[in-house]
Amino acid sequence: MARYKTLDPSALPKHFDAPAAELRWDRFWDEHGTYRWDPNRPRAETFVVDTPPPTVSGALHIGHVFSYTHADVMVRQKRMAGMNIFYPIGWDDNGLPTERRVQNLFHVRCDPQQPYEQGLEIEPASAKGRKQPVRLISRPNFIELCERVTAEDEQAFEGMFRRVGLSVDWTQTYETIGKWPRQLAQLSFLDLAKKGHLYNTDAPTMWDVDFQTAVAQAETVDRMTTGAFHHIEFGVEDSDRSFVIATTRPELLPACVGVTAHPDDERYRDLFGKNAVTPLFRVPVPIFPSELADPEKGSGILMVCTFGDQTDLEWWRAEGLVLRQLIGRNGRLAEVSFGSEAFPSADADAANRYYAGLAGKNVTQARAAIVELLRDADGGATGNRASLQGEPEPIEHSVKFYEKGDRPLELVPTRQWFVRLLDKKHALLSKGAEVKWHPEFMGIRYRDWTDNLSFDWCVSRQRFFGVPIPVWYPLDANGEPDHENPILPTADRLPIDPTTDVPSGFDESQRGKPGGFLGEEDIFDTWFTSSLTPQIGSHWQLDPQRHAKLFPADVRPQSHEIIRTWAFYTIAKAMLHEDQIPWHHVTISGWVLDPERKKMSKSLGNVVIPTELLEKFTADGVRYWAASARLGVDTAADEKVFKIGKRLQTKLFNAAKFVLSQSAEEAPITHQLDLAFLAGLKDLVARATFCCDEFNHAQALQETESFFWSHFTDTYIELAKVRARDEGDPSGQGSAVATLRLALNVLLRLFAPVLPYITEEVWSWLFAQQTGSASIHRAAWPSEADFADLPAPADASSFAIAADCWSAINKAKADAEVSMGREVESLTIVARSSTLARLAPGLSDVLLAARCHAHELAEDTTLDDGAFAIRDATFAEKTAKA
RNA sequence: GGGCGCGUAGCUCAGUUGGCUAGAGCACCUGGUUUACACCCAGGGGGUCACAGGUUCGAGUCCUGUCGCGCCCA
Repeated sequence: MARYKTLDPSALPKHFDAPAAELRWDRFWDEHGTYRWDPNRPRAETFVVDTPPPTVSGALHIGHVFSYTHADVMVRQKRMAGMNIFYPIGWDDNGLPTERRVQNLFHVRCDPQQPYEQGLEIEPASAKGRKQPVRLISRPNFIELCERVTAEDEQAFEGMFRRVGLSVDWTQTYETIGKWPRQLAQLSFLDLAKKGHLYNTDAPTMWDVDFQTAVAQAETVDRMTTGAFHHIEFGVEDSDRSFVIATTRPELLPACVGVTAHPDDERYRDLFGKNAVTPLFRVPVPIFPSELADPEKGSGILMVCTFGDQTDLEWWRAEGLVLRQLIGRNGRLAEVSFGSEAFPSADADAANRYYAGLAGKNVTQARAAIVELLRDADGGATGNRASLQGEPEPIEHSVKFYEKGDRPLELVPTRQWFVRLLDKKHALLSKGAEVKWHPEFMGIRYRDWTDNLSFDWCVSRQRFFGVPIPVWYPLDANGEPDHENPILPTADRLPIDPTTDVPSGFDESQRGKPGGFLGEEDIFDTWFTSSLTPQIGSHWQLDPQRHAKLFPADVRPQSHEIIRTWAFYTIAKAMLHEDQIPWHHVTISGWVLDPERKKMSKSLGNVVIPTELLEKFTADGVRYWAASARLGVDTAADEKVFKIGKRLQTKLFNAAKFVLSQSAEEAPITHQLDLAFLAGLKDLVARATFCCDEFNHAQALQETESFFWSHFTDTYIELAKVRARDEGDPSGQGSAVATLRLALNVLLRLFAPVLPYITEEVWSWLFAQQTGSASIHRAAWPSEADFADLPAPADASSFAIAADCWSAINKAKADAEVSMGREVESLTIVARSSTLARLAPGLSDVLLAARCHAHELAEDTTLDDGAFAIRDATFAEKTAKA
């Protein structure tokens, strides 16, 4: 029999140096390809993760650490369970956040009219520089700056993710603006076009006047906003009658195209079918009934404009009203001429005079100006009376904004590309139901969103840093583009940029010329590319074999605020392209709240910076916090929890040092206390594995932690400690040391997904060599196999009984206010005889742990089964310590 | 207005399909340096499980209603 190889504890540092270990192991994992995907193993052994590509221009946020750690814990467990992990990561760099950052950082704006300046170097603007007028630069120069900024931002993100210990395969990274994702996005466009899911049309679209781009329904938010009801008197054509409408948007009065009230509203019934006359501009507009008009709201009668809100759009469509577009793309009131066909007026001169003061103003300015005009008695709709009735009445109402925008969205008719989705709600719902959502109720969010979808997906954006929409339009003899017959590139040419590339059959000289072509200038909605992350990973259309191995993915981890965007669009794309679901499972992480349980936001100034936490509590400590939160549950970034993680790391370090420094002749595990303890550990393994299979990693952690602390370190180690050092009892000693090692080995592996650093560190001391598995993260997840050679204990409860008995002695010591280490001269252990019988296998260890020299056993049938009492304890004098 | 989630110890949270006296950590109190660990150990106090009904032999758990908080969508 050989002796166990042991560790010299004095060779180890007193404390675990986490920062050094983090650097060391990161390098080790990188060099050893520990997290590399093996393309040669079959699909059945592969576990594919579709990770969120974070917006790199955003700030590093504790929310990233939180949800990415959830994913990583899951992945690490699956890897240990034998799966070949495909775990890529991407950076979402295109889109508005980057553009905005570049604009602010360099104090520039993109102006496509500007010529490209070769080798243009721009430094970040100083405070002084910011006071200068903004510098206009060409589109290619602007994009160069975007690329420069994102390259830096990606470094920061990668650094943080590595620091957190994500077991990402860093050879499988991509950028959503990179060549092959760009190629895939354009391939996606061609495929959708071929299948008839795309169209472009000139129609009222939600428009952000600051960013000057169209936005999709999914990117809008309702914000409670202070407004005011303005009561404005309208006249009725060929009549003395008048009525008062209430509106929050008086500046749109010149764009009024109709008036409506509820069909049952007695007050206005007689007006239906007649024309109203607007004040100031004297425009005749039809009065029609509509169920959508709320008699309770305002005066019950209201004006319909081009376009005040979504309902105006509905009325415009349903009633076939005329279009009087006033708000331009820049958010200012356009020049219009009353008395023209589009803007008729009973008094065009007066109308134009009034409007002259409004043209060119933005919405806020125009509103103030028109309120003043409405106070003018001359402009009144009826006789000599100001049409504004009373003062505007302040109200709070919800207004649609672009989620990143500062001013309300306007509905502006523009030509946009759409993906047809409204006709596919049913199919989208059934695809969503095929996916398993964790927690389950998050699937309801998807269902509700899909149910309530009211626009097709607008995928074109009038921006610069993004994937170009790969189309050209033929120009007719007059140089007018034919939008109905766009020219598409062939797939083999992708990726292309239609503003610089030329459609086949044309040459560059024909760009913009009659009979020539025009390149589309718009780019895609970022989600158009991001919705392809499973296909980006699998190289859809580029590598069919790889695609077959990696698509659909197994799991999509994400947070719940992007169910309606990322999850929804990804499901839509997988369905439209291949009639598939993109992944089998979705796991949804909750919000990270501040320590006061408030939502974090920049404006509240309560954002927690992850790097500081990583410094303070180590990666394992931060991961512990994230991993202890169940999926879907909003979780406070509470220092108390980070501390527990750090403490657990320290405890593991110390316990491992002790266990691995115990020496003995190798021997089988035969002692009943050891077998009974290990039976409990075997149970734990089964429960933890079950939890992981159910995506409940938080519970697996909790059970493991609780077992580790209370059963292993506080109890088993203490009970077995003396025997483990008893050279006079080789089989008992060997059994104890073997048990300590087996338990540590198993517990380390159970903790490894959550605490990758400390477990790897400890593993490297002896187990790596002993097992032949260089990294714990490539070692097998614990299972029954770890206990296969062990006989069953005669009584599995004997460990708990021994622990209870020891506890009773400890209580006697605590009551006597002596230390736990105090020697006991003698005591009497009292219990039922059946309890005493069950104590027998562990009694000697209990007495040794309690430092008890002499004892008696006594029966007491009044005690409960399993209960102990300690009587007649006499303690030795406190020995002076040398 | 509709949907979803939550409400358990001072704080942060567990609590499977209903089943012993409702748990953990932190905080608090008492005691203890014991050659793995004071980032530790032992012991202790602390709960009308939001409220009101109901089903059941039995409800923190299931049903109905009410109140409060949060989120999503109108």
